[in-house]
Amino acid sequence: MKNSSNAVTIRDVAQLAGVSPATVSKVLNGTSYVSAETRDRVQAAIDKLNFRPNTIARSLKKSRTLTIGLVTDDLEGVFTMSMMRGVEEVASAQGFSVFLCNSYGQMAREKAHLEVLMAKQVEGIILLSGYRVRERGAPALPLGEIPVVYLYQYTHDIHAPCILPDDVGGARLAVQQLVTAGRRRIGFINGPPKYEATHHRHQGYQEALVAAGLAYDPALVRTGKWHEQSGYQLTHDLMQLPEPPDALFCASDSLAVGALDALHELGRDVPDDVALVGFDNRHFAQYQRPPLTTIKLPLVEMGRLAGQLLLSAILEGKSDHSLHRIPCELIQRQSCGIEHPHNEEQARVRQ
Amino acid sequence: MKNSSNAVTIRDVAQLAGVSPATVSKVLNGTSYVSAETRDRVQAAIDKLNFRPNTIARSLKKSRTLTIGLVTDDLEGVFTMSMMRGVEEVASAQGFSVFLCNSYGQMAREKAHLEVLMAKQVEGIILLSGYRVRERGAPALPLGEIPVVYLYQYTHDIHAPCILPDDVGGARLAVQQLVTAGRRRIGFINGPPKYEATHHRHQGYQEALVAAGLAYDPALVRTGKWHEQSGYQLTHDLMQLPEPPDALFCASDSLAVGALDALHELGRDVPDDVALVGFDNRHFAQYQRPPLTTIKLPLVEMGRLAGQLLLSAILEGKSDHSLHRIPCELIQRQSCGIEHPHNEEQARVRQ
DNA sequence: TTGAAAGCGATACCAC
DNA sequence: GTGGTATCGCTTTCAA
Repeated sequence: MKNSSNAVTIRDVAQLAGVSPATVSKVLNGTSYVSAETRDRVQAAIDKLNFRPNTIARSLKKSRTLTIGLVTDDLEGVFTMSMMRGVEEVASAQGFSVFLCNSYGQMAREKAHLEVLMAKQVEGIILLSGYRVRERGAPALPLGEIPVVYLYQYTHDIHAPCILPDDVGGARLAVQQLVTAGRRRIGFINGPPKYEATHHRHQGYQEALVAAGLAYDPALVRTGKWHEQSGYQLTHDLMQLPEPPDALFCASDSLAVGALDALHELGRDVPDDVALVGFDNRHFAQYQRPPLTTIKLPLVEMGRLAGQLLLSAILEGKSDHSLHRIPCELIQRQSCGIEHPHNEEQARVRQ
Repeated sequence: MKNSSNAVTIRDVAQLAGVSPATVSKVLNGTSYVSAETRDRVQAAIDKLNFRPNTIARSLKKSRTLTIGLVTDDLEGVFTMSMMRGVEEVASAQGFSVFLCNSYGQMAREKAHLEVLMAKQVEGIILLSGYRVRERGAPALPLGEIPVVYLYQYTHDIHAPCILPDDVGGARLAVQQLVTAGRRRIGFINGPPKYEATHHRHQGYQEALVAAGLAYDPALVRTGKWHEQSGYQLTHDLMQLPEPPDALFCASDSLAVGALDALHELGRDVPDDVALVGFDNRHFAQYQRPPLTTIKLPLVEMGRLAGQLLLSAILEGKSDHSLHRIPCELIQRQSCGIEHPHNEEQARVRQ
């Protein structure tokens, strides 16, 4: 059975151009001198037949698929797409394309996908988590010699680079901003302890307080889920304190939205009574009332680095198994109580 | 250069098992009788060497890649992932795998991706939009004979099946629910007119009113963007009417969240003063105060149908270029003012 | 400067 | 039942 979508092969081109397949291959790959004249004749034949070289055959011969696999566990896909964008950017610049699979968090599916990816001879694999950062085990399938990068998650089980946001620095940025806004009692609404990000953001919170000469008061810290409801409840909780906070740092934008809701209900003005900073820079943050100041996760940058590390492992055999922390960025909006954002030189955390 | 990740070939297996490559191929594909004894010996060799057949070589020989391409334009990825899940479900059941690419809405990227997909000899392509339904033109690249399905968008430019949610029916469901809750002045907050979904949801709104014997009053209808801010403003707008609505149907959950915000601000109880129904069943809907009744987009089902249509085109040559509308589902929560959701038999709209 | 021919790894036809 | 062998489409020495 002929390939229906593109039956024209290098032989057809060769025949039409009156040369051998070898010559056609040479003009295709620029791999050997071909006289300008024959080159033109071949090119004309290629154009006329609308010939597209069969990647499958080429891959088989060259043992190069120019393909990398991306396995995510992200049900919603919110974070995945941004990171994939970064990966694709550097991959396509090198002629590689990216194969995305979703394990939906199930190891069995991850294994099945890795199986397929290996069978399809991808040249490298990025294991990506769309969840908030946490540690994970080895790949569901032994990957042999093939380069692997962990993106938005980390592992101690295998030697592979891990790429993470600098959550500590991000949290520090957030709290610094609230300090700059003149706040002194800064509450912290955090996510579930089982996420690494939770601990790092807590650490950044503490560090920034200390750096500002403020006392760390555990009474101002609450832990819950990541979602709106949790933010709502914990804010009510904090605001009932004898000395309620004059600012709130929320470890996710969803939490911050819940907090906003509670503060509105309590009749507290944001940012005048209580300033607010979120985390993640989700799409909806800009549409809150007031628009939410938040910490942007460097998702695209993380994806880029993942792509770079993977490609340099594939192309140059460079191995790396260090932990990379990418700086977060403050997105200045109105909820934090600072009037004139110095957009030109937006604060950034370094390493 | 040998393939580093999996240097073991069918010949190695054959040698170890003391048979010919042809025999190994037969046990691999179950394509001819092989005695139980040799079959076991071969299997043992396969296991021992951890042999995985090279898909590339197989594809070349069989002109079958068992791969389909999915090209989305969805920046956020929220809807894409759910639809892809449905596609993958039916694809993997038939041994196919799915290659996801993102054009980020740029035709140039779409073209580049289609180019790669064609070169990789995918057997079919799904053009998916993560945006809300609207018409689109032909693929950025002529796809020749290869089967195509439009998912969550439609086209009149080429002969291909289109799969869409039944927005009219979904809207009808929403309004019916509000009618059932005893509401008589039902406002409608809609999205931008450039989306097809906007018109269909408007139509469903009207139909349900008429069916309930209620007058359609254009004064109760507002059009804006899809986001929270728009919902907030338009709700304020509607509530200033001399006779404000006692219920609001919002064409997206984001709009509904903005509406909720405005209603809280106005001191109107939801659902007692104003009942509320959203659309999309976004993740955050369940965490609103009160939890948001909404219309679930049948994303996974849409993906499944897309997969089925594509596979039957690939496998059985069945061609189809009809428009498929998949029923939406009412997700009963507290914002609509009906106390005891009859979960057992949740309302569904048909065709 | 061009071409003949071997081979990438697997499949499948046709003998035995 | 099992095995030799041509072949899928392309690349790549090596000779001419």
